Amino acid sequence: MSNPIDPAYDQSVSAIHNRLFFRMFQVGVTLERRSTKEIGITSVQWSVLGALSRPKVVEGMLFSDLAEYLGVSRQNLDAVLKRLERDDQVKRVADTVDRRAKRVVLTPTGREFWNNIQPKIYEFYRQSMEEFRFDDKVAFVHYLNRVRDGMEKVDLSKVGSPSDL
Amino acid sequence: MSNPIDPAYDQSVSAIHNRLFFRMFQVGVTLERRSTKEIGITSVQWSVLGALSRPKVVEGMLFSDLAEYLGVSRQNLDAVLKRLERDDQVKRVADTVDRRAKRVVLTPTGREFWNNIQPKIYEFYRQSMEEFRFDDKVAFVHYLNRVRDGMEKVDLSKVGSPSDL
DNA sequence: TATTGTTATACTCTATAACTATA
DNA sequence: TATAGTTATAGAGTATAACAATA
Repeated sequence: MSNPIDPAYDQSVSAIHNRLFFRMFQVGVTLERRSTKEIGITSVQWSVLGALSRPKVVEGMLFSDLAEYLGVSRQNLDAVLKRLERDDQVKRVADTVDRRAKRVVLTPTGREFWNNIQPKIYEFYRQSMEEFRFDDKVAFVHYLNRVRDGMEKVDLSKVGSPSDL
Repeated sequence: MSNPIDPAYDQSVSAIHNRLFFRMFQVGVTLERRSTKEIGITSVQWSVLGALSRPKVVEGMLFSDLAEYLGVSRQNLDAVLKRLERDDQVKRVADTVDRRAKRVVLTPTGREFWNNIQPKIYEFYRQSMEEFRFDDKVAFVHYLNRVRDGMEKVDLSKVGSPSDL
């Protein structure tokens, strides 16, 4: 994709990359700050409750599947779940098949809480996306998927200090 | 934009919104996790150094301007800067005009560190964006700007609990 | 009186290593 | 031996309120 005979092209690519990643950072920070403020829970908690509230997981999710789904480590998910358990939003139950495994499920309190904040979430989304047409939303989702996959695959083990280049 | 006589349309909008915000969350988490691992600094530190390394701010940035530029609170920027000062990457100097104000500048160590990690950052960006054409990158930046502006403007003060609706 | 930056405090999230119980 | 989950610990980021110095 790059054009080795046009240094100006490389410069404009670098410039757009800088802007792009700075904006991704800002969107992450803003999402965290605004959702915590307006909805009342952190974005990690919100994504856990959202994952567990889906119709297809009424019986809960395996701890390890949930960690992978959210993209967080087992240890950190454990910490997040401890706080949600303290607030009686989720609970862990032993899996009947694999006795090592645990299933994470919403408590009735957690489900009620989730239902109660739906109007706020709906409005948060609606107001945030007011300037998007439907097609733009679809394209945006694809871009987000693509860059996430891209970042997961990054391997810099062959990139050393500048003197190596 | 919404169509009040077609509930199926509203459902598909809700579905895409759910997907969209979950993906934004995942991209934020992934950016934080992967950049910390591969580059060696957190995304907040990286954005501070990036902001201060721009040619137009060789004389540093006002503390308050930096906080606004990054979208973080003054108190939290203070904490981030304390860690960067501890590592001798930035320093705060009194402003000559307004004696209340401080300018934040890169130290020589900080500038050298920033220059040294450029190859890694360049490669991180390049590998992450491998599947994007130039035009898609431009469109993606615009989407990110738009949703950030949208989230900043959200006001849920008129949205109560479900019983109010 | 308002603004700039700082301090204090508490909470949340994250990374890493070591551990247990079970497979 | 490998996997699922947990514990322990340290560090980093964030929200809120209160404060001093200067405008």
